[in-house]
Amino acid sequence: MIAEKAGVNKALIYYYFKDKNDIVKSLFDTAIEKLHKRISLDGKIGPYENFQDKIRGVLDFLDDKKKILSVMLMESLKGDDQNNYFFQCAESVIRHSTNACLESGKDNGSSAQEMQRYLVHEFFTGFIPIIAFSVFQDKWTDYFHCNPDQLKEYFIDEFVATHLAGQGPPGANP
Amino acid sequence: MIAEKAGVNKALIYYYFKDKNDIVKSLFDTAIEKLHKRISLDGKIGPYENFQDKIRGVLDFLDDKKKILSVMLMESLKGDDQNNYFFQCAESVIRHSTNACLESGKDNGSSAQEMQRYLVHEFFTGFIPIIAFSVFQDKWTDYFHCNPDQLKEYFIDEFVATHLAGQGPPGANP
Amino acid sequence: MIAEKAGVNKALIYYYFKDKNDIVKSLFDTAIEKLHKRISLDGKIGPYENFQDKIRGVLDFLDDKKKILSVMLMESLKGDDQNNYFFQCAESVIRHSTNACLESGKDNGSSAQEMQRYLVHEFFTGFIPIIAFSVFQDKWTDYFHCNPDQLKEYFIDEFVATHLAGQGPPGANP
Amino acid sequence: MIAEKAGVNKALIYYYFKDKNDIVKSLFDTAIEKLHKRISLDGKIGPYENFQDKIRGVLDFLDDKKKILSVMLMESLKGDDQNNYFFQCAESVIRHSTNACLESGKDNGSSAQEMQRYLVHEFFTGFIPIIAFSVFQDKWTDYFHCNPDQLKEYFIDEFVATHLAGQGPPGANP
DNA sequence: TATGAATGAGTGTTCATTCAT
DNA sequence: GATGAATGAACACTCATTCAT
Repeated sequence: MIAEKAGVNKALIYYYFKDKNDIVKSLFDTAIEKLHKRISLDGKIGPYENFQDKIRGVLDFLDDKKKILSVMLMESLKGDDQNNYFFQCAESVIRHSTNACLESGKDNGSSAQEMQRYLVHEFFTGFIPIIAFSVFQDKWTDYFHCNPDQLKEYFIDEFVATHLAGQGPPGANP
Repeated sequence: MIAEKAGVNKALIYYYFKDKNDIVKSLFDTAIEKLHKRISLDGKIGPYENFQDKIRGVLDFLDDKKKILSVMLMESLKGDDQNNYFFQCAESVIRHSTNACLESGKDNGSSAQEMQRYLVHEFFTGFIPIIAFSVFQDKWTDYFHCNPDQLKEYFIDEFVATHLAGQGPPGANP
Repeated sequence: MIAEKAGVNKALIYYYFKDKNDIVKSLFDTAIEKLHKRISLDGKIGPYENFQDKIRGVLDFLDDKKKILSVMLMESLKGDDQNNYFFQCAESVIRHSTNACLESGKDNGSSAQEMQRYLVHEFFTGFIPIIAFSVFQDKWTDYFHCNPDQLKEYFIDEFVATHLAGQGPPGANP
Repeated sequence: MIAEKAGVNKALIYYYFKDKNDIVKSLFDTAIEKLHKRISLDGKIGPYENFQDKIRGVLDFLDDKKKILSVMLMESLKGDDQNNYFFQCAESVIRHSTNACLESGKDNGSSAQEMQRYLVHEFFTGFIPIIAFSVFQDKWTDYFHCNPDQLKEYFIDEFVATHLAGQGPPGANP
């Protein structure tokens, strides 16, 4: 498909990429890079009036990335790969958005333990639900025959209500 | 692979199953059935001292189901299937555990809208994080080189703190 | 299919028949036997008012045998079998109908050459067109979108006009 | 088998052909194309001294096509196909040879009914016996232990005697 | 006789990759 | 850089047959 879309011979792909995995990796790299750009930009344009609007923005941004996110998720679930791009992505997004949020890259005295707990919080109750919504929203409206816009509003409400109830970044607010 | 592991001829598989899809379906059915049994049992032995213990129990129960859950998740992500087993599973688990929780199957006067909102809540901030933890815990400890037991405690803390902050089942609280 | 229709286990078939070929053979034998019965009967009830009616009768008789005739034809075309049932069938039908026609089984002084020539005539301009009509009539009406009854009349006309123009049985008419 | 005979990898076949059906189609197309070329050529070199010689020529030409003709016949007998190549072949051969025979492609005022009757005649008492002879001659000499050349002469005699006795092309004879 | 379970040997097809030029 | 041709290894599945009881 890639060769066809690029209008070149299939064999030529092996001139630029080592193998299929290498293509996927490069796709992932591009996607992660875009996320980073968006996050640093996010730090500059914020603070948002409210958290709802911020999440809405993130969701809109992710909407045309849901395909590659699905693939990333599946690749990481297969588990036969050494370099877990999904985790790499999650980690860098969490660290970047935290920094952007705290507006400082400097060490803020948090312990490794606090950091771990924070990562667990952000990954399982923040990153994962957001990604899940992105990749599942279409299937959800199909399965439950419901309105996409209302689904999004419900999700944002519930996400904000739950996620913000958890702990903030280490060393942020006393 | 299945035939090989079972030490039988490949063709024998087609004596017991119609086709590949039939195998997958039967695997899913078995898994879902186990979940249901566990949930009804859960209703009987409850109420727990605290929610933490309940989640710990669920996590332990899911631990040897993580493989099939991964497959279910991936199949649903591929999206070329008509019958989304992952959603079926999620829906039935949520409905069953809600009934078990409310200790009544009778109509409690909740509107379809309230139910949708509740489903969204339970799916994206309850079911999804739990499943994600089950299928990702090993990869997490590998990736972040951390202690599995501590990871589980962190997760349970954060899960309870966030998930319970959201809305309860429709018609539950007066 | 046979086992299913007979309401027995597939393996039981191998108790009564050596192999698949043996089943087919027995099917052929039954079909050929039916043809013979019909031919001797034919000898008794004839002579027909005209040849047209006789052919019409043969065609009607063959109509529910077209499936097995197709199979016989195909088996003989495959050619990897030693005992060509299609030829056996053709030969016995031709010899029987000749005898029935001449009303005698006795040697009528015809040479082997005359017999060969007669067999060639009967097979290629008699037996083959008749069989071809039986197995192809449905496909023909499908393909040319024409009326089955008219097709049959056209065929009978043309068959009689051509076939009877050829030579008769050896030693029949001087 | 094809890959093996060609001394190449099985997968290579799928580089040149879409699927199994595509292979068969291309085989049929090639055969039909050859028939057409031969027919138009036939129109140019005729008229023959006598019809016997013409049939002899056709039979010689078909001799190395008997394998593909068998397959075409069998495929059409199986009947699970939508595009009946055997009928397509027969129709185009009959129409072409009729045109070549009449030396004009122009409308000669024949009705659809006359055409149908002519097609029936040509197919069942012309095309079919000729094809049958091609595909069965070897099996016949095997079965009846007779001389191939004499068989051919017998067939030609009987074919000409019978087939020409039927009706000519519509609009041919005034 | 009769059956459930099992099997070897295919068939048609795809996939990721490589080779020779 | 770029291509057409080629390949090994698998996959999903069927078929005719056999085994053990």
